Amino acid sequence: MKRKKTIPKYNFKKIEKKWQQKWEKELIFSPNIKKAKKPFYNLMMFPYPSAEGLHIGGYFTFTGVDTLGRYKKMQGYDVFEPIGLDGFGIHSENYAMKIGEHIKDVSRRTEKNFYRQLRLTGNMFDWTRTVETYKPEYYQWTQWLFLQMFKNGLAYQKKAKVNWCPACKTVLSDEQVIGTQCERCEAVVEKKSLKQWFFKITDYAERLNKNLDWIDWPEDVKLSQRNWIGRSEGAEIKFKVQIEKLANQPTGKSINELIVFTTRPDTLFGATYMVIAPEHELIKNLKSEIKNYSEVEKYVKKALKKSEEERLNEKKAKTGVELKGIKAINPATNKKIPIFVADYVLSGYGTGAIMAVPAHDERDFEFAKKYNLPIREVVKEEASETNDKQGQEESCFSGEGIAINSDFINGLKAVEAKKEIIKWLRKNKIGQKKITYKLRDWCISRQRYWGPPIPIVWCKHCALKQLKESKKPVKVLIIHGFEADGNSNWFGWLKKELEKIGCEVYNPSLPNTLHPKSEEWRKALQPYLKKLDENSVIIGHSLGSKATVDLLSAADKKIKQVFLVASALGNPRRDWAKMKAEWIGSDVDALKKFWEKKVDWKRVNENIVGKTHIIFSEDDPHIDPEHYKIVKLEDLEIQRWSGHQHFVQFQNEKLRDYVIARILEEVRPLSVAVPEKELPVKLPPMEDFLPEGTGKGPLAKNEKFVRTKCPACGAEAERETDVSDAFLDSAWYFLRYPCTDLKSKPFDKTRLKNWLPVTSYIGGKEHVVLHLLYSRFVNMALKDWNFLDNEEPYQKFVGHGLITKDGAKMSKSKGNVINPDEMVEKYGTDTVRLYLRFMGDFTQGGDWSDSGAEGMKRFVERLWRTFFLLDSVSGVGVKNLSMLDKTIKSVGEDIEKLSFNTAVARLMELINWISDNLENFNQKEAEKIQKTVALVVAPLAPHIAEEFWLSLGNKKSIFGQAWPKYDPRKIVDESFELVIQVNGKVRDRFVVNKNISESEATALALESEKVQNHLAGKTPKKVIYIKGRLVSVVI
RNA sequence: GCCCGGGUGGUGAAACCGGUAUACACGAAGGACUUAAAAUCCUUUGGACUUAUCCUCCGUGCGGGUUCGAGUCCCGCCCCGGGCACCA
Repeated sequence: MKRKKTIPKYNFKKIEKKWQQKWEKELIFSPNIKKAKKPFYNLMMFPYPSAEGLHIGGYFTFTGVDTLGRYKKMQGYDVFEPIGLDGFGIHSENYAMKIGEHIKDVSRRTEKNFYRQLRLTGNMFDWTRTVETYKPEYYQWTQWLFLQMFKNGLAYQKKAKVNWCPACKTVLSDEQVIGTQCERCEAVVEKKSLKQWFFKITDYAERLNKNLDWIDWPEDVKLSQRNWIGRSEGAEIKFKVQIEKLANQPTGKSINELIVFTTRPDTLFGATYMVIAPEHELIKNLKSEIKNYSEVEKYVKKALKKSEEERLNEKKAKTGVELKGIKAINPATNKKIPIFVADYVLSGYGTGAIMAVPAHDERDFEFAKKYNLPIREVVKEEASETNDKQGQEESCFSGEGIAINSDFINGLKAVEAKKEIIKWLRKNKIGQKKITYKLRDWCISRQRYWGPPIPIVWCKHCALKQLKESKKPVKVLIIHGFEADGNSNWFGWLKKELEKIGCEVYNPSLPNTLHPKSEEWRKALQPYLKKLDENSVIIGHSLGSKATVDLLSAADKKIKQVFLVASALGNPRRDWAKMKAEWIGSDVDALKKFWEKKVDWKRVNENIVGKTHIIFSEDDPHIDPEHYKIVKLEDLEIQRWSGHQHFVQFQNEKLRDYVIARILEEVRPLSVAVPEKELPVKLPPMEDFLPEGTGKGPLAKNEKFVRTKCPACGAEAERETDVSDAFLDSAWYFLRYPCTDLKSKPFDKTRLKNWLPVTSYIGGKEHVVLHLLYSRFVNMALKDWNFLDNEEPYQKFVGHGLITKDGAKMSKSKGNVINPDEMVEKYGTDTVRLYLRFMGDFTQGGDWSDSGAEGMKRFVERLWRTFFLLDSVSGVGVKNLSMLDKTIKSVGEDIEKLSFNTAVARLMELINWISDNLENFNQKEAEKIQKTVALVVAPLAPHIAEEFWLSLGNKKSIFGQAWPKYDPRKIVDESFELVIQVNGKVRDRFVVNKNISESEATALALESEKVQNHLAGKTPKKVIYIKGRLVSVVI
């Protein structure tokens, strides 16, 4: 083999491009997913494409992860290092809004740019398996995941308060709220109550918490998760609530009860008052018993209106109002204690009510001081605690101690006291042990455009049917008029039509329809009225409409809607004499009496919950078009039609459609899952994707999208217009990477068995709580449904640090952004990689310094030069090459620990050693050194390593090579420096053989002139010998 | 307020289980090469005392303690970064 004598130029642009293309073309880093024998899933959190493209911080992380991956590859693992883009979501959408472009165009451009930049890292990404969350091929499975949640009862809708930015007119996620302000426009964020989709992550709180005991994650990460889940053990205790005057009597009857949660049941005897949250239902339930209700109501309203900002500012200044007229009974002391409403108690935690123990809780103490409430001490501080009684006036003891003034638990330590109290609570059926969590359900709704549409269709027909099946159908009572019966006109026909959509219809024939009497009809209608409920409908025709009003005028029953068709409600302009002459044989007198009967409109209004519809035809010969004006109904809709005369046809489609439409309007539609095979529900292209601030997402504006057929019944229905949270996209992407080739399912259980849990997961600490928790939850749920085998998704997690510039976070406005493109252009990716590795601890991050990068550039050039200088050595040989063994060992171990900075330092030491000894190496040694250098450099500077490897005459990639072995015997030097200490201070050193015995070492120490000087003739008290290190002489 | 991290030369940082504090760099100073500059190479580089590279003393945020010996362990503080924030 010929060796070049001249040193080639280090042309990083050429070299890096060459190898990057080769790796990708030859699929060197695309492992065989199905057959991998030693899988190593080397995952990094995928980036969400943002404004300026890939950030140097992303570069730092990705290349760090890659260094580990390449090392593992050389150790013989089938390393899978995938990459993708998390480009769906508010973050990306906001950026598009900011620059005034369509998100679709921005995404297309960003994708191209990001992948270009990611290629520049030179990482061993598997480019055959990329994932983009905004592509239908991906998000159809995100929707699939939603459907699984839905099917299993873990997805539900409820009204919830969300962050609302009044300036941007949009819902914000918690992360977009900085303190109390909008991340983008800095307006103060409000709370708005909207219907939202949730995932019941709280069902998994216990397991999510418990598994933290065994998963291999850094303790601080686990701690953050534990804090977020916020498990507390305690007890639930029932307090009776009584009317005050009765409370004085021992037999006071309880009118209600108040359940509290406490972590300190042992302080029950010290509970001297109670506090409930402003939202607590007790306030409304006992409205009539609370004497100062208006004052209470005023406080509650004010508290609920308070913005976050106000609450934060007022945090320490506690306010509240006593609920006068009612008292609670402390079950332990049997004493009556006052109940307060105060906003320092949160409705969302525990039961929204507390027993206040002012003697042993700071907050209760402060409140009690302010409102002069009794403070009863029930815990004795133990002797070890500070006995400083001085501070008693200012604060309280909230630690655990020994129970006092507490009857049967006196003298017990807190742990025991708790147990005893809980036993007692159980025995008396007034309480039990209880565990609560701070964790709330996961709100996955976003009223925005750029996300996967939630695959739900809202169907009212299905809702009606469901009501029928659940024996709660919408009931319709049809009341006919004068000289008719239950089946005349359109009554019988409409009955059947309404039954088709699931209503239960009654069309009774009333007595004496030729001589109608209101009392008689009322009586006949009573049994039907009894069947009706708050969702029911009454349709009255002609005199039947008067009968309807008449019936409700005397009833004590609430119904939903009333339709008065060709309504005969009493018309002062009616010419009865003329009618009597024309209607020979009819009892017009009876009709008149009924017609003109007085109505208690107030009562009728109370009984109709929803709307009243008056429908008449302008050409009706019997009904004056102005007749409705005498009606005093509050929620009235007038339908003035024509061509129907007195509505006596056998069929009337217009009437039917009107009635059905109005019945459906009042029905809460049923959420129907889109069938899996109909996925994806594609996000429709929309020119205007901006949020409007109506509380509904932009998709609601798209009628074509909204209007659809119900997948269950085929009827007209509407699509859900919320899209899902970006956290959902990223909660499962690691399952997709190994399965991107699968078209018919999101992932394959057998295949994933080999790859899960993810071997190494590295990402930002800012995602330590939410993203990791959500993906753990999703993984756990999928395991429960037998889609996966493993319960926890990430075997190992490491959070990386951030890169700053001059100590500050990089931002465009500060003008301190380091652009990776520029750096790569200037130095080449190998140099940038090495510098980023060297600048500091991977988990801590570091501060970018230009001179540091310059220094690394010099090292890389020295490395290059030194390597090729080895081509032409002619020394006699140095014999001892143990430096190679040491470097192999420490570089390998350091990379394994992600301690990259020291790995680079070891590399530098190796190069220093080589140049120091360059004259002395013989050719054989030089070859061995070159080979080792190429191999140990490979994970850190892969392109240079390939080039080295090639120059040594190898045809194949260096990443098919094994990490070199070292000889453990050579790690320890033949000799070492023995340190001699006197009283712990270093006084002398000797280079000695590694096998020196204790007595030899001790003797050497005592003979030392310097030791002798310090001894000054005295005999040492003691001599300590630490093998391989030192001798310490104690005087 | 509470809970985590972290404070080591002029700078980025090393330091295994309590055992030589400052590895490896950056910067700086001096020197070699050069007409000159860049690049490269060599030397020095925690502080004080000192003719001295010897010796001695001081030195890992501050104050104590344990130990033959403490950056490392314990107690009490200060500062910086991050998270949570009335969670009963």
